[in-house]
Amino acid sequence: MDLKTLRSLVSLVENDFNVSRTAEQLFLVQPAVSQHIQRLEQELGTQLFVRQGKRLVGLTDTGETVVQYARKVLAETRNIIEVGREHVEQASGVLRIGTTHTQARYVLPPVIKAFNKAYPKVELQIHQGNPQQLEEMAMDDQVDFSMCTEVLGENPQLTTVPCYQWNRSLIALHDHPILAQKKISLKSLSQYPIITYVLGFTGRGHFSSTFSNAGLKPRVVLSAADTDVIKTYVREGMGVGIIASMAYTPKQDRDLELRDLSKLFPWEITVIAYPKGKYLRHYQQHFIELIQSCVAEPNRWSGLLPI
Amino acid sequence: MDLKTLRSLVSLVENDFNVSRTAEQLFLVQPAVSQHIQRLEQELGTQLFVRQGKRLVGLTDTGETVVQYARKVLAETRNIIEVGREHVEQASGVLRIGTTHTQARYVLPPVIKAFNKAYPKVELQIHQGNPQQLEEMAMDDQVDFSMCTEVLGENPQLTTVPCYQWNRSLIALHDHPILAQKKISLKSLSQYPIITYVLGFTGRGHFSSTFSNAGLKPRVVLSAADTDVIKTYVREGMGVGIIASMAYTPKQDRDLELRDLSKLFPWEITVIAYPKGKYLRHYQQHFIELIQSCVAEPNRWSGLLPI
DNA sequence: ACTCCTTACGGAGCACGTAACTATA
DNA sequence: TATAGTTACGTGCTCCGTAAGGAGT
Repeated sequence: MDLKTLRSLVSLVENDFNVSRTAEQLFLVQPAVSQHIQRLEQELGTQLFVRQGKRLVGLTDTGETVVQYARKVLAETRNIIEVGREHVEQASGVLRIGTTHTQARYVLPPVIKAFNKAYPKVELQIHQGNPQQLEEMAMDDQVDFSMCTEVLGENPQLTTVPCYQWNRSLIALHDHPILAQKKISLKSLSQYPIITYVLGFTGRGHFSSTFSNAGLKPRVVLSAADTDVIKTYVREGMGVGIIASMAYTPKQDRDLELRDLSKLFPWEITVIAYPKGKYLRHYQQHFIELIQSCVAEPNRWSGLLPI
Repeated sequence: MDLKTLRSLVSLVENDFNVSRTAEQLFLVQPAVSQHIQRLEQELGTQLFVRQGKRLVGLTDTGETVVQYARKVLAETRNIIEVGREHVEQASGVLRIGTTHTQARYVLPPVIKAFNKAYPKVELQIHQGNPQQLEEMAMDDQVDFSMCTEVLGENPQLTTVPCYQWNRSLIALHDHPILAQKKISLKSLSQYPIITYVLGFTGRGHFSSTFSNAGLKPRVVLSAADTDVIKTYVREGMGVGIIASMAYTPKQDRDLELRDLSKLFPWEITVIAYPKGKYLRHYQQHFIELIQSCVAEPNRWSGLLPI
């Protein structure tokens, strides 16, 4: 058995069993990949792939199992070369963070500032996506880790580290009638057109269920993936906005009134997730700690709570 | 990076950094292993070994980490090979069980009988040892799994599957004065010379602490690793025996009187342990189930309880 | 003097590439 | 006919072994 062989195997599965494409991706020629598979099947004495004529169309049961283990092997070898890089590059390299717009824009800035000061040689990359994409990115090593609120907690292949809690606030134009109310309730919210996040984003799950548990149906007239879009349409007078509290910036959002809604909705927990067993370099671990300590700092109100 | 390279690395550590011996064990020549290490260190760009002159004497910090991951890589490749064998050999192969004398002699016989009937082509090997040795055997893949009562539960590298519960009984010659008592207590036990298992064996830990918790000191005049030895000396009149209940065989032990002591001591749990993530072949999993079901059978009293 | 590891070099094996062939849409 | 994979074969690379050299005990 050989590492290259296993790489071909896994890559082949990821390329929908297309041998030519796999070869190209691995900087090999087609017959080489074919040989890899043949050798592997011969060595294990079993068919790994289901074939239609000459074409590979799927994995056999044993194939599934083997691929599973092969992935682990490759993950561990990645860890090994990562350990090497760690020592060679010391405090330089790349940090790839997967996250959502809201986090990137309203939570991470102080963290990234501090991080850049501590590790000026580390290049930072922010990869944006929706929670499903973020999960994939973390799994496929497209990013070093993903920072996200929903879903991630449930994947058993991922280690999750809780970072902070947050909740929602209402934003509305100063003259909006809802601001006349002393206490804003779910019921009163449901009487006005609402602008908030799209499904699958930033705690939208709990948002919807909170209303339906109360037997109410919110009138969401517009939903967007990012807070800035929401604000824009609130300013247009399309409705009231319900956003993550940390996304309100007093200076720039003076024209919008803020009302805390943390009494109405459950608190959301934002976590960092990366594949189980992945080797984290010092600065990667440090970044996670930086998030937690930045959140804990009392000087900036943001609606965030440390966990 | 190459699997052979990693194998050399790990093997080198296991051979106390002796390159020559490692080479021999891997059916290579010395320079080959040297090259492996050099290549690896060059590829990772870091020292893995601490050197005294030309001699390797230890691992660097990064070396430790790398070895850790290398072990995982090799474990996973073993899994892959195993998956292959599974299909090729179908229901044949070898099953290597690590266990103690008591288990091998008094618990396993019906299990092994049933197993052999189900998988006549599988060769069974029973490797005996004390709990520490059993743990090592399981970790180093010297056995497929170990069956044991103590220690094993605490090693985070091992998966443990509970099999059954058991407790202790007293054995004594018919005319022994202790048998005149209606109820045998810890206190009365501590008045007579006792023969039981050696430390580290078969629940001896809880045995000792039970007495000391009651402020008593048992007079253990002889301790042995195996029940047959204990019985022998009980027959010699050296004292009363305290043994695992399942080790009493009514037919052969007619000359010894039995008294259940499960009210006095905590129940012990015997588990099967194997390295986390290890691939278990069908018949290996089946063997574990067989133990559990044999224990659950009502027709043979043995002092065992299913879990 | 012995053990242990490294360096240097040569050869054998094998994995990859090229090219021709086959099968499937 | 174009696309995809296998078979056949040659070559270049790489890895291992032999042999000689240094370093420490």
